[in-house]
Amino acid sequence: MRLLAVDGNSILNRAYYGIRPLTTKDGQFTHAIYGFLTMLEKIKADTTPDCVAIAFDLRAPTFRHKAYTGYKATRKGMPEELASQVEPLKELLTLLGYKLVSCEGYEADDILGTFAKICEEGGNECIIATGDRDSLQLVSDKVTVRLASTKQGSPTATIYDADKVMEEYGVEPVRLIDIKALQGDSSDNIPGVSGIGPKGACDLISKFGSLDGVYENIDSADIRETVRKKLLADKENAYLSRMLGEIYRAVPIDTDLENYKVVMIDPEAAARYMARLELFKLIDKFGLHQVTITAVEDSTAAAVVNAKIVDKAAQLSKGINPVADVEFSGGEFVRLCVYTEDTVYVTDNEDILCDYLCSADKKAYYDSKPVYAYAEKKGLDIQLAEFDVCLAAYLLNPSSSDYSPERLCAEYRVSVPEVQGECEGIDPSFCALPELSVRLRKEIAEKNQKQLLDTIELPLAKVLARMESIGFAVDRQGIERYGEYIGEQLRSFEQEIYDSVGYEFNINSPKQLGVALFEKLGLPAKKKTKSGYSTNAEVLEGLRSYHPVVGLILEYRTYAKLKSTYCDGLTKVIAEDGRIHSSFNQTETRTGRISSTEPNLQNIPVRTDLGRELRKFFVAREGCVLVDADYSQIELRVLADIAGDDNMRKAFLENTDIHTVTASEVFRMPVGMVTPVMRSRAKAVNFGIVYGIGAFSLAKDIGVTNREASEYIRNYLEHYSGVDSYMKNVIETARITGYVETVFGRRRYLPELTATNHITRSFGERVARNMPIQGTAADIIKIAMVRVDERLRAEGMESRLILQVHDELIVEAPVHESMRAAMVLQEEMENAVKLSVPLVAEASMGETWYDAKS
DNA sequence: TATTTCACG
DNA sequence: ACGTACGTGAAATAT
Repeated sequence: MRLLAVDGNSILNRAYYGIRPLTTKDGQFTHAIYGFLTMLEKIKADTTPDCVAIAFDLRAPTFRHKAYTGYKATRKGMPEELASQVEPLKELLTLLGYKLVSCEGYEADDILGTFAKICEEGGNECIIATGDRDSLQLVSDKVTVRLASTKQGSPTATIYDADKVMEEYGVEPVRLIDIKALQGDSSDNIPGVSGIGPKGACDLISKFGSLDGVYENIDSADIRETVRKKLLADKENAYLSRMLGEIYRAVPIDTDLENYKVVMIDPEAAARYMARLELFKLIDKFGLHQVTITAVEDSTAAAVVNAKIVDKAAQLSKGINPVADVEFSGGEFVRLCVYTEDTVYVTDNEDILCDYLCSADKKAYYDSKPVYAYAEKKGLDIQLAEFDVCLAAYLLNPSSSDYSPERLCAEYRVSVPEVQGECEGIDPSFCALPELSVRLRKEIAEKNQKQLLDTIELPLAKVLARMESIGFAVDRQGIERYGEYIGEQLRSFEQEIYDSVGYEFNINSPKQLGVALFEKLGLPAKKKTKSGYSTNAEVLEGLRSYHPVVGLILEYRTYAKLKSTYCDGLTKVIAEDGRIHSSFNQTETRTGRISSTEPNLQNIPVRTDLGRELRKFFVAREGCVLVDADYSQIELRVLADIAGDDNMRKAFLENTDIHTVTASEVFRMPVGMVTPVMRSRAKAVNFGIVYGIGAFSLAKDIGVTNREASEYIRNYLEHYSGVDSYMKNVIETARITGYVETVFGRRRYLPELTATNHITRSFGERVARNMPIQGTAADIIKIAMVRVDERLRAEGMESRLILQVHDELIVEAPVHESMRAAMVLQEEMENAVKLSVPLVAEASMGETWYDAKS
């Protein structure tokens, strides 16, 4: 038999500190649980044990050797975020069929020692999994220790058998206790012999065999006089330490290994518990995803749903709380399912679908955007959805990355019914949609997000679908020619770099580049990443003067990016119609912005001349122009409004240049004396404030000392005192309520604010400062988009919205309508909402995106 | 799959 | 003493 004995506390600690924090949506930290189980599975896979025992200290925190005084000062209790994960972890381990072992008055260590002894006596093999080197003393011919450690950021494990211990320490495993007796261990408050460290202790014990051996030969010529003095002075401590350091091996525990076999009795309960902890990845990892997770709370929905194939659209409009899901594959219609409380009505008939979509009844969809896109393609003008499960779920928690019905059921404690009937391939979790929609509507109402959903998100979905379906015309040949030119330059840079470094290597590989720069050429490595040297633009910029190749590499990077991401990337996604149809995702960002994928049209280069050239290939179709309008300083205007800062409001009301005004305050001088450098620094401060600023980062950004940066910020907050109090206030409020919100009630939950880890907490605080600003700006442009789309149609125009880039809207307009389109854009953007400061949008137009941007 | 880098607001 | 600005997505290499 092979027993795996796990030091639960030690592994839990490694898991907690080793992986980034993770919480459920109501703020329960779960990453240590997740990490523990991941590590445990890995260990099991590596060691294939017959049985597993997981030892835990009984109290957390526990203190080693209470008899020895002075422990309090050095052993701190575990942080609350870890402590709160201990009980759930134990519960989950038990549900998974593991046997947990604890014993009053003994530590996990002692329990492991006892298992080691049991195995030795019974002729069984014992593998100890821990992160604590103390356990190495237990190694024998029957016992190995699998020591977990972190090497360069990635977890590794070293297997220690007797030979390995001998090799590393030069003594037999049991003698490690003697070494520790001499060297001591401050973290465990083992005093040892003062003045003797690991090296000295190791030498002495390997020479004399044991602690007794050392003192028996205390007069030996092999011991230097200074060492002898130390040894004699602390002899008592040495023996006390030996006693303290020896792992106790006779803890009263169940010694029958048969009782440690892992048997999961109730997989459903385990899966349910994981779902409650929102650890959905674990459900997959343990192969529990097929396990039906039944209700945790009682629900009114039927436990059985009948699947019915229909032959008339009229039949689809029956039942209680219907939610429709239209399935597509590659844009082609596959199947329509209308889920109701007791029946799901199914059809794969496209005519029935169209009849249904065009009928006048109010409809709730699981995901409405693809339905609008389909309708757009078919030339149908369908009415707005009355409800959308994905959008509602997103508003309730924008931090989630998965809005599948399966996951929503777990999150909102809705039971998944059973499916029966004539139709195959119905996902049971979708049958919970009617009940889910009821829950979500209720929560939306309770959180006062109904208006946000109804007037912004639901209509926006339709606008986005249209934007996707219209697309952005591009000049394919233009991009290709540009790509060829970039490619030529790239090859020439490549050659120059090889010549300069002296050998060929992959310049795209940060690893190989690091070797070339910092080892071959011997440039000073400044920053390091987890896996090696950092070679990002900022580092390289600082190395420019050391070697001409650095500049070449920066150029190479610029060109390589343009070629691969933009030239090659964009040509790949040009559709048959010569246009690029990006996808706009409405449930992706945590702040309420939309995102753009396949391709991302929200990051087309503009900041450099060379990159900006690309925008010349984004064109208006024949007979049209592009009308482009962007908000001026929308985030700062939003800040001025929500912070209620009179000075900042005044600056905007008087339509002054905000960065110049800020500069005059930050640098304490009249507006007329502000230089361009000062203005640009003030601009950085303005940005920094919106991002939740720290002096360090500001200093780095604008290249001034920390001290100067602090002073800028101090002056800033002194003048904009409303901003100062808002920033303090928003964090305080968020700590109490657990979330921040925009002017329109869009929320983001911030469990990070309760963290004791200051890095995590600081992050939460910056987000608390930033999200209401970025989010409100996102709300505003969304409102503008809905209104622009509405008005263009209401006025019978052919102009169409084709792109949004956070504070910028682009309309493709027939030339004869272009002036009107520009007016519509500007008006709707500026009047989207009424704030206590004016919103300003500037429109301009041109044949290409390059020309249309003012 | 994770990491690094870099494009945008 | 920590480690350093908010929000995204894509491509390449490394694991």
